[in-house]
Amino acid sequence: MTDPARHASVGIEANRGPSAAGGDTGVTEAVQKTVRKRDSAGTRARILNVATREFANRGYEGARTDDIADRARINKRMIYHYFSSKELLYLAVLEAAYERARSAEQKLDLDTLEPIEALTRFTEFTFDSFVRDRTFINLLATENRQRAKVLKKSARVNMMNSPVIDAIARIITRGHAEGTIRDGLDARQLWVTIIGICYFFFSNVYTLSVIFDADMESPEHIAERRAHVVEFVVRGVKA
Amino acid sequence: MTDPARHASVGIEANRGPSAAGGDTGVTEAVQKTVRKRDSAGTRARILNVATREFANRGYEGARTDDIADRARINKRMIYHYFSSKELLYLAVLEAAYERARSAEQKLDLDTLEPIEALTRFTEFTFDSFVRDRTFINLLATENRQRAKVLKKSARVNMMNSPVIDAIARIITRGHAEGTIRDGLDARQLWVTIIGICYFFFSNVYTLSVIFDADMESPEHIAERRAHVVEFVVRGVKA
Amino acid sequence: MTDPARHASVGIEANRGPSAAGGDTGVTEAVQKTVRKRDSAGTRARILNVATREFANRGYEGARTDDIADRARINKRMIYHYFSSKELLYLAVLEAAYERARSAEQKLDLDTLEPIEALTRFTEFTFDSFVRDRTFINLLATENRQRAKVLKKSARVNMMNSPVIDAIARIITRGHAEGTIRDGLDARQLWVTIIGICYFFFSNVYTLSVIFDADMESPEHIAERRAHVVEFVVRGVKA
Amino acid sequence: MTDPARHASVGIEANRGPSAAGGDTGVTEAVQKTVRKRDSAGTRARILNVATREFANRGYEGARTDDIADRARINKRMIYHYFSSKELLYLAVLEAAYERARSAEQKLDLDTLEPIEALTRFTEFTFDSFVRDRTFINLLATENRQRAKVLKKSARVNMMNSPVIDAIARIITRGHAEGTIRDGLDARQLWVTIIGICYFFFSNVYTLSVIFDADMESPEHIAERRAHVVEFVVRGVKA
DNA sequence: AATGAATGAGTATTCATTCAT
DNA sequence: GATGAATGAATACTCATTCAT
Repeated sequence: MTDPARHASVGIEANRGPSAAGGDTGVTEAVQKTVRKRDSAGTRARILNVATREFANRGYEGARTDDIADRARINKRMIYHYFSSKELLYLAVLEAAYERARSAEQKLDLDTLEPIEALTRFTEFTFDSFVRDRTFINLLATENRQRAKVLKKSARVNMMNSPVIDAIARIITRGHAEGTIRDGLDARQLWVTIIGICYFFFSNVYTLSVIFDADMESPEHIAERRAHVVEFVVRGVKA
Repeated sequence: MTDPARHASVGIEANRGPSAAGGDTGVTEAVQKTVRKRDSAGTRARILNVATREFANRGYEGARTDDIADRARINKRMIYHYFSSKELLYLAVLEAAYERARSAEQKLDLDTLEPIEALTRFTEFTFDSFVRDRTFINLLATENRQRAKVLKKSARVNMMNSPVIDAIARIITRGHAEGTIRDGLDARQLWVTIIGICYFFFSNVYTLSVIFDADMESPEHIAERRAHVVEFVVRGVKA
Repeated sequence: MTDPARHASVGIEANRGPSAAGGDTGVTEAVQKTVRKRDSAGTRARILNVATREFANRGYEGARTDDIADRARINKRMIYHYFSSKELLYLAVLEAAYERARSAEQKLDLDTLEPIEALTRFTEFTFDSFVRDRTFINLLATENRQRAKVLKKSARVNMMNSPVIDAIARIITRGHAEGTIRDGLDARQLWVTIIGICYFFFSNVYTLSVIFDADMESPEHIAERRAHVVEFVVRGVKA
Repeated sequence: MTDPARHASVGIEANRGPSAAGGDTGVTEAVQKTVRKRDSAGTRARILNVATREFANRGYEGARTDDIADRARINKRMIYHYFSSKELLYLAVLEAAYERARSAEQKLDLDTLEPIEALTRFTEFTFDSFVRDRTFINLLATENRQRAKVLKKSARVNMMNSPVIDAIARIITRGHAEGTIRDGLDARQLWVTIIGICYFFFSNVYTLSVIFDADMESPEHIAERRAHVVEFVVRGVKA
């Protein structure tokens, strides 16, 4: 609560969040080592980062509060101090993940692009975001398994996704006006479709690798998939 | 081991497997009540049915062997008698699910339809199968969370999906020859795309319901989604 | 109950009992394979052989009735048919082991040897019997851990050891008469001492190997130990 | 972690360890009652004491973690908190037992006695230590039944026994020089022999009692045995 | 703010034994 | 005589959470 420089770094850390498919999030935990003791925001952020990784990799039930405490190098009691319970920690993780996804989407600036190009860009962006980091996919898989039991309790996530859907709606309207985008397209449906085409390959990459007896995570398979997806979406929306 | 009538009923039960999105499978457990005692195949099938439901609804870690035993109305020890361990029981469940999916696909008779019609039919079939039963989706979510750790051990699942992919390849060839299907389509990619477009909506129906603040499982939403998906796929493949 | 040839082989099998320090007893189980079915004595003997091995290698608590049944290639129910319970099976194993030990000792013919030579012979015999087979040592370790709870119930083992002690008493008397054996030796004490000097090395060969960081079961270590033991006993009894 | 008085008492408790042949160790568990709660070293020591008793009396497989927890009046979870697993707890018990045995031997001061007297003293000490407490014998029996599987993992026990063997070596040298001890004695062999002569009577006291139909633990039998053993060892080593 | 000891309900798995054929 | 299915009590170990400092 005293050193502003430290606060700054914490802020960045909190923003970045976990990345990398399933490995280490590469977050700045180690950097904190020297300072510590009575670093409220830092401790909270460190817990949240580690918890994100653990919940994503092991699911809600599989994640262990003990492990989270150990890996965040904090006392287990602190989890309860900052988040009250495992479930509320998990909810904070979910909300942060949605928040990260939304803020990333908003940097896309789709309105400045031609309609087809804008949708291409959005598709590629979605696909590439899953290449970089499957944390969000994993969290959603866990949350849907428990029928959004926890997410339902969130007051913050509701409607968070609308900005990008609004953007897609504007693209459709523009494209329709200029005759490049076909009739009968609903923004929400299109959003679900684009996300879904990208999503399934990554959410199921391990079982697909088994049934196709190949490493679907290899750069070649990913590149092939990416090209197919983009082409398919463009065909699907063209007038 | 002597009464063929009993065997027949068991066979049917074993074939049917669990259905219904997330609730009770309504399988013939109750019917067995009268027979029971020393009904080896029946006991095994009952365990497998209940286990399918439990693993699908609660995930691998969340499923309890105690609950499975109770709900199958067998002694817990029997699980180990027939399946050796929770993991091998789960593997048996996975294999049976793949087997059911494959044998359902094979009844489609896609080769007798016009190419576009055949792909429409396959898309509708895939979509509708998820409407009826999300067991398989849930099992796949669980299995991908653990990086197909268990499925990898299966000697049976490998390449099980090829028949339908071969059928899609034949459709593409036919459509290409007659000029109704576009160039550059790979059967496997198309299979992943069609499954994926259908899949995502159902695998994430609970979180989508929260963020859209609507019951996406309602008949209206499902019908709307179905129409969009079919139209999108047709557009995506047309010449 | 019909083929006398088969019976003969069974008798031999029952006599031989298990051998080899900790490995397979090398008994004739495989030979039985062809005949079988309704071979009462053979089944009983096979159970007893396998049980001896299992109890010796794993202790009373560690031995599994399932394993015994599997390895004897009989139905588990047969154990109860022939022996009533795990405990009574174990008692039968113990009694058979004592019986084997006793009948082996009786072949020594110590009365025909010079006193010192006779005790040397008995010491070597005892030592060598442990080299060949530690089954008896292991059974005794298990039984003493449970304070002879089971052996106490035996009506047969009581005083079984006296023949050899009588023999030792006669040796002492003879040696005393001719002046080769010292005064003050009690046959029973001497018996315990000779057995004990041989026994400890073998009963504790694994922990001794750890604390001496050497394989005490190697031929060299055994030979060195044997020489020391024999020399020590001779010195200990000489006039 | 602040009160040195508590620490001191814990230290003493940890030193004493369990005693008494097979009954209760009578350790200071009751004394702790008043202090308790958040007494880390005390809890650990109490677990170790009770575990020593249980493993000695029931063997590794026979000992129950539940019982150990109950009798140490701690929560079962604490066993895992302090020792990680039943096996590592058992290893800690073994190491502590070896440590106690070694430190007891070192108080013998054999170098100040005449050679024969020193060996007499060592023999009596060994014999008497078994009269007082058969814990170590029981632990060794258990550990040898599992072929020192656990002890092998110890980094501490290796060569722990050398001090006393060195002392015996010095005795032999001295006795040889002054002509009281015979030729050809190896210190390690002699150590095994002396321990062994004492050990067998106690390790097998229950089965010996059955076959001799007498209570070999009675003072008379023990005294008779002690005299025989000492005499035998002296005869065995004399020049 | 931070720590580490302590807890009770639970979790997969095992085991000797009995039942029905 | 022989079989394999079925059982209930238990066994080592785990987990989210709270207490005392």
